[in-house]
Amino acid sequence: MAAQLAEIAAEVGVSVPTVSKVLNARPDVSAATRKRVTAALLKHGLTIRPRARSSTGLLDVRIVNLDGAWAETVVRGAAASAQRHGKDLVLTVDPDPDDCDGWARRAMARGTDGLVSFVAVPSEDARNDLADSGVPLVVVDPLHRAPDGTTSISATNFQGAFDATSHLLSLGHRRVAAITGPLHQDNAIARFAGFQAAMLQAGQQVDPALVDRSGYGITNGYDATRAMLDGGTRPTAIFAASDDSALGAIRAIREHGLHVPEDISVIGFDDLPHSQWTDPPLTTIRQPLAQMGDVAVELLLRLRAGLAVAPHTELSTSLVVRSSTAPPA
Amino acid sequence: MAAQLAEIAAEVGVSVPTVSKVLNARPDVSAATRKRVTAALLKHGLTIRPRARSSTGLLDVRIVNLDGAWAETVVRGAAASAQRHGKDLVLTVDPDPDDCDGWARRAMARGTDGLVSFVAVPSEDARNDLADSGVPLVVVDPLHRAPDGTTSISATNFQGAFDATSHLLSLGHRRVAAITGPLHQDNAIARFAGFQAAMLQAGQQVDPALVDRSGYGITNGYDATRAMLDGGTRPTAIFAASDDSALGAIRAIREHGLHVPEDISVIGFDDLPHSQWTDPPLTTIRQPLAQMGDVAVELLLRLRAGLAVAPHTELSTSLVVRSSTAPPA
DNA sequence: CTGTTAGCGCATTCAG
DNA sequence: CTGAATGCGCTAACAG
Repeated sequence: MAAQLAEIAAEVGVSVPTVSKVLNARPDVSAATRKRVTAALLKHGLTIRPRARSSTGLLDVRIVNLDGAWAETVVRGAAASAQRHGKDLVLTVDPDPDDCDGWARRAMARGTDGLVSFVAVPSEDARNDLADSGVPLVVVDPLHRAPDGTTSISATNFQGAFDATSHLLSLGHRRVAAITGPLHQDNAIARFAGFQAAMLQAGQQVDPALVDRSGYGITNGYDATRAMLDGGTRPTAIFAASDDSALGAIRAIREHGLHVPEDISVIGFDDLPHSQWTDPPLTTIRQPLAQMGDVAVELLLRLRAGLAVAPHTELSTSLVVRSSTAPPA
Repeated sequence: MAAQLAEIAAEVGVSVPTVSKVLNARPDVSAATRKRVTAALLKHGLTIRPRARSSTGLLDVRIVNLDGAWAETVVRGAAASAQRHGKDLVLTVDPDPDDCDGWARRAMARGTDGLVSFVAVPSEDARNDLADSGVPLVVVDPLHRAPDGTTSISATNFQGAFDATSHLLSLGHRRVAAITGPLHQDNAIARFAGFQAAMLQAGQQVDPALVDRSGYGITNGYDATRAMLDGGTRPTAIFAASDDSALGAIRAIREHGLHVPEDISVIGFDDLPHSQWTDPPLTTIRQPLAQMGDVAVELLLRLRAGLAVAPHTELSTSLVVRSSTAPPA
């Protein structure tokens, strides 16, 4: 298998030094040429060597504008982990949700040691460029199932939602509403599926009038709950797929002259830092947010070191019972 | 004098791009060639341009572990501003509150374009090193009055606290408690001074039993308020120097069987994103947090460009009246 | 003699 | 359309 660089060079139609550059992941090779040479190298059983020398000590993290305390907490965990490993985090709060590729390319050009992308998954072209350059990538809570060859991490969204719903059902609730997240995202889909599975298993119907699919925001929860209360079919409990939407739901219930949890129970999802201080303290599903950031960085460094990692990691959620849930009246 | 690069290139016997590279101090020219080209350039009255590209495009930001939503919101503003200017933010969440100097040195070694330090002020030695290297520094909400030659930014803490207290007084409150921040910090001192000034101006005594100096945290507000309610002297209103401590105060009041604002009014300070969603919605003093981050970056870039900037910038706070304050019973 | 690194010029892009 | 700036692949010199 000890193929000569000259052989490959001739095959692809470039010079020997160019093949050497690609083999060592040096920057001054165009994406097109790199691609062709990489293919030939692989065919001959040679693999791209990770950049031994120039480590900039920089890890790039991208979040999109819209996120709230969720992203901040994960970043905090990632920052602590990076600190431990002597790395610094370059944080990009991207105003353009669709410019994940541009971000990746800029970071690559600067010589980043690795990329952590929140939710967004770079395009196949961009991922290939990253792989060719030996720059590792980890996606946190991917919008869509991460494609083969991508490393990703999330919480057990299905199980968490299942546990939340089971908690309500075990208290005796039967008319349970759901305020899902945006159902074009995998995590929201998984939570909704968990809700439905628990209801099904308990032999309960899901009333379409008691399902809102708008989003994770406070106002989503508020508006959804108002609509349900104004409609004829009042639920005795609400599964909100985020702490924020739970907060909005509680507000709407109060404004309607009802009490939580006496009239309606509410359970959230996330366990944000402030959620134990809401009124009433929120029963919710805890995601290990800081740990997700921490592990994302660990995975990145393992990838960079050429170690094997699982393609997808799921961290366990847990039920945190506080005072916003109770048996129905 | 308008000598063409082509002319010089021919004279020295190199290509036009090579002359261009020397003129712009690019690295990929040999010492020998550079010398000959430089001589020819000077003969034609052209001078080597200073490395405009000695910029890494990186701005370093340091926050300490302890901060909550406050720091996150300021960082968000800074990130947006950096984005607009094509810079990236290197975020360091430092577990060691006293290692500001070490952070500054590491960032300098990496070739940062500028430093934004939250609260902490680097030592005089470190500041001199920065000045010598031409690396600008902006301190956000300095712990102590920033020394000469340092650029800093904060909100109008005194005026904000004065306004908050005046609001309570104008509602008719006389027994007003204060939960100050940690009084070793300038911002907490200024807020406490604003409180005292407003009380003095209204001819009101400040009861030492109604002043707590523990800190800005939720539990600080909670513990302080419990102590006051358990003591003999119940206030009719509380000025909390942060939204978090206000939140803790409200919780303590509720647990004591009293109501906000019917029995006791509470006003906060910050206007964090969640404060409009507390129960009741919190009356507070808004700090333009995102704008502080934004302006910090603007100042940094102006300093870097050699433009004059004010040594200290104060951004205006404003009173936001919601539902946690009302006239006394 | 194989693989790596430096540095130059071609071709292309960019600015006026 | 012209002069300048840059990306990138080559040759050449070098190292093991």
